[in-house]
Amino acid sequence: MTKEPTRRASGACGLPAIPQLADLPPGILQDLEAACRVIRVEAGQTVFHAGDTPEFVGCVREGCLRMQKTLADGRQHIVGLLVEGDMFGRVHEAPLHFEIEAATDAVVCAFRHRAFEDLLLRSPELERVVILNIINELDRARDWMIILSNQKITARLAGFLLVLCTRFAEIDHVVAMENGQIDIRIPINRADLAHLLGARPESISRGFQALAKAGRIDLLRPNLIRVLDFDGLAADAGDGEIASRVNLQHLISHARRRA
Amino acid sequence: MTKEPTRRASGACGLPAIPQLADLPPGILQDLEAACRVIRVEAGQTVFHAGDTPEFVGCVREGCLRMQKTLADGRQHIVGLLVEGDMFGRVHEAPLHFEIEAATDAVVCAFRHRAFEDLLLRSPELERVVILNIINELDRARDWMIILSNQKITARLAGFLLVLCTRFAEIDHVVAMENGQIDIRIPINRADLAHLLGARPESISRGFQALAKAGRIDLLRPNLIRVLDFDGLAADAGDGEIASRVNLQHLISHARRRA
DNA sequence: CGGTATTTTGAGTATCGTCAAGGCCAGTGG
DNA sequence: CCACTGGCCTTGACGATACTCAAAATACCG
Repeated sequence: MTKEPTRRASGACGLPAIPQLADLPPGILQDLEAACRVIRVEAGQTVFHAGDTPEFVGCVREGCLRMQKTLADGRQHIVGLLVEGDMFGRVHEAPLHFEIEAATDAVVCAFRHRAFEDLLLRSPELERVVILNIINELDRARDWMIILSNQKITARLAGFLLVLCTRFAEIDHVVAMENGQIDIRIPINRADLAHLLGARPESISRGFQALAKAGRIDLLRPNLIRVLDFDGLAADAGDGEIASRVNLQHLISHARRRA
Repeated sequence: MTKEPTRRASGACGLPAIPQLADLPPGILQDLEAACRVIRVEAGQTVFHAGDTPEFVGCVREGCLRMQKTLADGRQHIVGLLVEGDMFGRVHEAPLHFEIEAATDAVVCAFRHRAFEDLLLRSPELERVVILNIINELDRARDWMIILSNQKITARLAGFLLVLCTRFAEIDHVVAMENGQIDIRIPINRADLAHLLGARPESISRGFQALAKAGRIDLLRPNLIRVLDFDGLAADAGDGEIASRVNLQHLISHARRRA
């Protein structure tokens, strides 16, 4: 069920590099690192099955995981993406409602459930991080709902791109800066994107073409998109809030630092 | 911004009747009741505006509130419903991302933010209740996502009805038993339902008619629906999990107790 | 360079949104 | 008690949009 983990020296897991965890007390961070196993998963591998009670708490270090639900008729729906810094594996013992699969090759920090719970009891700071993580996911889920409520594919795509910019701006290799333009590397393929946005791959493709024809984006490659008209994209998405949450300057500074 | 509250004797707020809170230590419960104001809101009234940092933590006692987002073009999307026992008003100080409005006449328990935070620090049990509430909401948001991902209106409606049965089974006047049949009283009107399911009221109406013609349901009144074919409804919804989560026996026992 | 998977395009059909009109119900006032 | 009014729900006709199926083009990988 779970990929046989590739163990490494715990010192190598680099937890302090994760922004959310950086501010924890040194002692707690040390114990966290001690309880951490590094697991490498290949794209397509399942980390947790639906209905499992996960035997560890995970924290994504690299790559992208998808939370998905397999319907009775075999179709799959993605309910969220997990990227660097996101935690998963129900902290408060309960069976998972979704599978967790690697969307790309990924590196995950795994904390044994028991050890993590102990740490949680000892550190209100860690507990706070966990709660903020859950609240964060709740907000994201609601963002997806708003996006999904949009009937036009182009609007959903525009919303998706904006969310990528806001949520994933700080994640390497997702948003980059090129000649003063913003490039987005979409971390999942068309089929997954279709599942995420409640559409078919063909419609996704047509939606991208429509956005390109409208001058909003430039399709450099299927998974590499250059944003030409940010405001236009925000207008297409229809939602003022998501758009306003995109701090363009902030975005650019991040991208530039990386360039 | 916030409705002028109707104050009552704190002893009348009846918090112990809320299942989630019933197991709290008596002392905490007492302090909670002491910090509680009872607020009555009429259908359509706004409890919190988007962007507000709510000045109290709320707990629904009666009725139904909707969490909604108003888009740039004036359209509204509902991202969730709050019913008896649900808590709202961000506990961890942060501006709200959506408005909270009364969908029906409602009664809300309001706890001053400061007092609630103090209690939270004193009672890990209360904190646990709050966390479980958030996790619960996350699950619900994901359920909505799955439902919204469905392209056919009838499927979304079927999913909605099933969620109503699972999530709201214990809420008075939502699910009832009549002559061995299950009746669902939909707590919101067509327009709100349309906003919730990402459709137009006309499409909702047509969807209900289609379900009725297929023999799944009987439309007793616009907001009162008799379920004739539970399994068929589950098949329409397309999602195995939501369907399986409906424990029909459990549902019936609840309904019968009330009858 | 070839083979495979992914993505894109095209044509036809089903579904939903839009606009407009009609029906139902409740509350109001004669 | 009944007619009237307003809000909500439903129905109908038409246009827009996305889905289905099939095929071609492109990207990816060895």
